[in-house]
Amino acid sequence: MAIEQTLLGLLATKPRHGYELTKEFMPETTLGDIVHLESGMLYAHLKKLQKEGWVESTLEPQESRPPRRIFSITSSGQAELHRWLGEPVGKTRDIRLDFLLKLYTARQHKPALAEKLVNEQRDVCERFIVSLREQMEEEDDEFRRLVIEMRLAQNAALLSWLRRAAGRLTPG
Amino acid sequence: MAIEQTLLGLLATKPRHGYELTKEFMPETTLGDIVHLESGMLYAHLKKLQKEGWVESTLEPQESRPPRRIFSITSSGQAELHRWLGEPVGKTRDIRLDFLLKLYTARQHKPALAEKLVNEQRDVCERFIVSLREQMEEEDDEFRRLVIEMRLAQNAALLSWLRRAAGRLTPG
DNA sequence: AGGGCCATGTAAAGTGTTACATGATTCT
DNA sequence: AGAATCATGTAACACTTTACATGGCCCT
Repeated sequence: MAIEQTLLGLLATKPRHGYELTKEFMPETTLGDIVHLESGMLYAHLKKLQKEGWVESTLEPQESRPPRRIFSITSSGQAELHRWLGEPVGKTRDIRLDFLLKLYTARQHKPALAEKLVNEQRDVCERFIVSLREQMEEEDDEFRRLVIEMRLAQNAALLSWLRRAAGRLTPG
Repeated sequence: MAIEQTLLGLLATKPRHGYELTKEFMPETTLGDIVHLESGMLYAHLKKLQKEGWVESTLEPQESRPPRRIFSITSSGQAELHRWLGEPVGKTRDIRLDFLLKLYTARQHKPALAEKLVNEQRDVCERFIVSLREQMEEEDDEFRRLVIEMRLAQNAALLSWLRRAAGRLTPG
């Protein structure tokens, strides 16, 4: 699940508690406009990250407030984060969520990684277009041609977007 | 779930048993290339359709074969099918699966309905593009502009596909 | 004898969605 | 006084995916 690696990416910058992380996913924020995340689910994800050994947590007591549970990334979590950031997504439908989350995370962390990611995704997209064109040549049925045409149209649009995006990934 | 209405659409032509329906979703078939459906899930869907009152079933004994359970659509199932076929999908990401299944089903049943569906989906798409352009004008952040540009690119591609598809929906 | 077809399902595990539960504090 | 913020979670339900379970027939 891409949301979990995105959380790892946020924790890689500095340790935080759950409530602080919910703010990154509120409406009108960059992440919040890409993916909707209820606070209940956030805590569930953090629990799972801990179970995987990718984060660890300590309780921080406060005066006149409930204690905070501060999460920090482990070295195994760092490894997982870099594995995730290093590979493009396989399926076109994952571009909308997974790829954008990868790109956001990579860009915050290391813009060069974001650019590498865009280039690799562009290669995946190009290869898929080639295979769609081959399918198209062998296809006679009109409805099946329409389906392939739709995929071609979507992937061509994504490809030209990826090309335009490549040079525009240096944060603020 | 769109698969269930697609099953209703198949049963609207004539009653069938589960195993017969699995063949419609095998690899290399039109439906099978749009959505992957394990036979286990198919039986689960049929059970759910019956629970909803959209289909009913009778057992048909056979000599030297396990009995077949024949499913047929009810009038309430017909109503549900037409409701589903009558409305375009709301979200762009649902075009790949839900909309294609609607289109396939509508086209088998009544090509004029398929054409109406394409036209309504085109309107939805056009309105969404207008709203994306408005968002784009108010946006300064470079990454958020990239996200909006991606959505614009995808929806523009879909729109032109929908326009091309409109006249090509009469089955073989 | 072995593989594939006919024909039905269940079971387990994971994922996601929605809503609720708690309770003090600070702002208007 | 009431609303929003701080801060944590649980519980119930729905849905998906994957694998397994059963067992005879037909063809080579």
